[in-house]
Amino acid sequence: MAKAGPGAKANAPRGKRATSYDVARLAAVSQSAVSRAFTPDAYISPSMRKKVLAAARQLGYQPNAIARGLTTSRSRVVALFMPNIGNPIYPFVLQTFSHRLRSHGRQILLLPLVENANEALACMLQYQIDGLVITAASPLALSKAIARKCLAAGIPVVLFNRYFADLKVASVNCDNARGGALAAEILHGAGHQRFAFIGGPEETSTHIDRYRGFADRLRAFGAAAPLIETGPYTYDGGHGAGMRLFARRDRPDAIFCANDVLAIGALDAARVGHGLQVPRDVSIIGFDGAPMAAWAGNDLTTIALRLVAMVESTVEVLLRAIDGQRAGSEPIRIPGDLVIRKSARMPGGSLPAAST
Amino acid sequence: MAKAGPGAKANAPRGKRATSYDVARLAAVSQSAVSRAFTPDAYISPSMRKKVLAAARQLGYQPNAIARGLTTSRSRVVALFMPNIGNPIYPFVLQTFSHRLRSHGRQILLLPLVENANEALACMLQYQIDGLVITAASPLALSKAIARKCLAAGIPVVLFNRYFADLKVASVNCDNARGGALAAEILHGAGHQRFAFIGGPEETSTHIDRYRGFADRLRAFGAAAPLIETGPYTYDGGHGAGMRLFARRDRPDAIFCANDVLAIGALDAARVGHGLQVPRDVSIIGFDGAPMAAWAGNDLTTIALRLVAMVESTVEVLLRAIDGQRAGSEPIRIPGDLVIRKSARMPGGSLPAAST
DNA sequence: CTGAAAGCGCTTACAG
DNA sequence: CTGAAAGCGCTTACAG
Repeated sequence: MAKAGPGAKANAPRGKRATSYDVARLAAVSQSAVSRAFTPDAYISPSMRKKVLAAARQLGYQPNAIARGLTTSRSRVVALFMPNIGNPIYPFVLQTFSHRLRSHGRQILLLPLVENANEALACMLQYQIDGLVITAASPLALSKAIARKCLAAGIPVVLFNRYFADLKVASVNCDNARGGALAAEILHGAGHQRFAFIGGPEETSTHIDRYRGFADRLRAFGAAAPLIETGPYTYDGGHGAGMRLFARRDRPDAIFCANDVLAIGALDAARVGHGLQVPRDVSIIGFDGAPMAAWAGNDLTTIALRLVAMVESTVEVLLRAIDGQRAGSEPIRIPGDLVIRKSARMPGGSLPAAST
Repeated sequence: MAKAGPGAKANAPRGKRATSYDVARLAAVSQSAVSRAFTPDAYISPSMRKKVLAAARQLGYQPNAIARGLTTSRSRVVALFMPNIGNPIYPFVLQTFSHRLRSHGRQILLLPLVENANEALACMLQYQIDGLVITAASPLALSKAIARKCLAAGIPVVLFNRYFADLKVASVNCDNARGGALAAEILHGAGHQRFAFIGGPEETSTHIDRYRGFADRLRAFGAAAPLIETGPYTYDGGHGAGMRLFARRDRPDAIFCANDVLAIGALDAARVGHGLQVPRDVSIIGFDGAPMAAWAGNDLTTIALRLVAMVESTVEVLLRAIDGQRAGSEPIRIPGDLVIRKSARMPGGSLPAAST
């Protein structure tokens, strides 16, 4: 098999691991007993279990999850489709998923950047994945196709901070519309007049809901409709949108951005690109609670996701679905938290200390 | 088994997947033939393979990787231990690993934040992991213990951008010492006098080599030894170190930072914390090539890792080891690339345009 | 509560 | 090149 070159050892020494039979022999019990000793809630006496575990420890025995998977047709592995890991909140999301799933005895298989849904499905089927978490809806068609195929194959799916308007899939979200409304309240309350929204890909639910919450609340205040610029959810997207907005004669004095990376791009477009002072000349509010929003050079007012709560809720919904309970497809919404920094004027408040 | 509440379906419908026997029956061939059709390099005629693949497509058959793993005792899964995903170059590293490994038919299992090496080993053994990539040496003792145990269990290990002085493990690194020397050449050549180094945890090989390259070259120039401040490899670490350095009477006018996040913290300590102009009052050079080094608000001169080349080399070394070839334990070194931006004066160059 | 036995879905010598 | 058969290391009814 291993077409190794000359001098190669045919197979690395893998030290012949102990099996349940080895443990059974040493403990002088049946192999079934060994299996039961490692199965929580199995019918086995405490003394038997103790004896088996002692022998297992002696041999360094670990049950083979592959063999178990073959008989149970459950791998105890959850797949994560996270092509948006470039958004700086996602490394933390990934870590948190990994940690929480582990505490439930689950491992994470990271789905690669597939070209089409069939590749993703093939991977999930081959490895008998128990469930899937999707954290990106972009490109929308791909994420949706993956979700659809998995569901059809009986693999539970939960969406993290996004949902599909026309496909019933369980999801856990930030209350994005509420966050957008909050941004409108602050910016309008601080006396701003010319509003703008910098968004991401227009078909994503985060873009839609954050915009809708913002625009609806502005309308309720009787304010003019916000200007809109969109781009990819990246620094360059925000920077480009900011440059275009600030070049206008009627340049906005208050910008709400669909996420923090966009907002930091817009901040730099204001300060570095156009020599504006923030928030004297323009207030900027982001969304997400990315680590760099807190950096002194940005000092970005933002609406932070409750990431830990969102991950925990996602894991809960997913594990319940894996256990066979139907998951509701109505999006679960968890509020976001306003984090006040120096990039936006606040209602009633004096202008915060300068922070060019 | 599934202790589901009332109303729960005992088991989600998983639609009874087709097996190799089903395909064999439909194609009117033996089950062995089906297996061979899905094995590259197997002894099988083209016509037979074609017949089998047609039947397989008709049934939506995918070979069950779990069952294959049981017979071959190879899972085709590689584990990644990446607790330093908070460093903003690692999301890209993770994506690149995922993509490259997939092109070799391998999947990634993400190792959770384990408490001790035994947990990590248990996970690797249970899932019959073929190999391990470690991207963090902090805490050093943990990474080293994990590597040692895996190697002892016959699981190949490759370190990404770090190595252990006292444990022979294959590794792929940036030429960190060379990068440090390059920073010294630039800062000294630009006419700076009072040098400082902001580092990470002192036992990490990146800290050591980057410092050593920097300090050795400065010494060769006859310059005074650099001040040193260290902290965790984070923005706050760099910011704190910068604040301390700039508060000194003999504050440095040239700082080399062991990575970009540290450098951005130092930049903000200079500009926001101490009202200094960069690079008029102080030049700052980072290391890594993190995305935010390119942001207009930072505009950080840095030494960028060739991440794609490093990942490819790591994958190559690992797969070779999995195939049974002994991997050399001498660190492989790949050069870094100087990326000139505006945070440091350049030798002979005029002072770049202001960029407060 | 325990053990003997079947079976999960593959791969791989072994014959032909 | 192809097929029959053993075996990978478990779990889980089925008897006792």
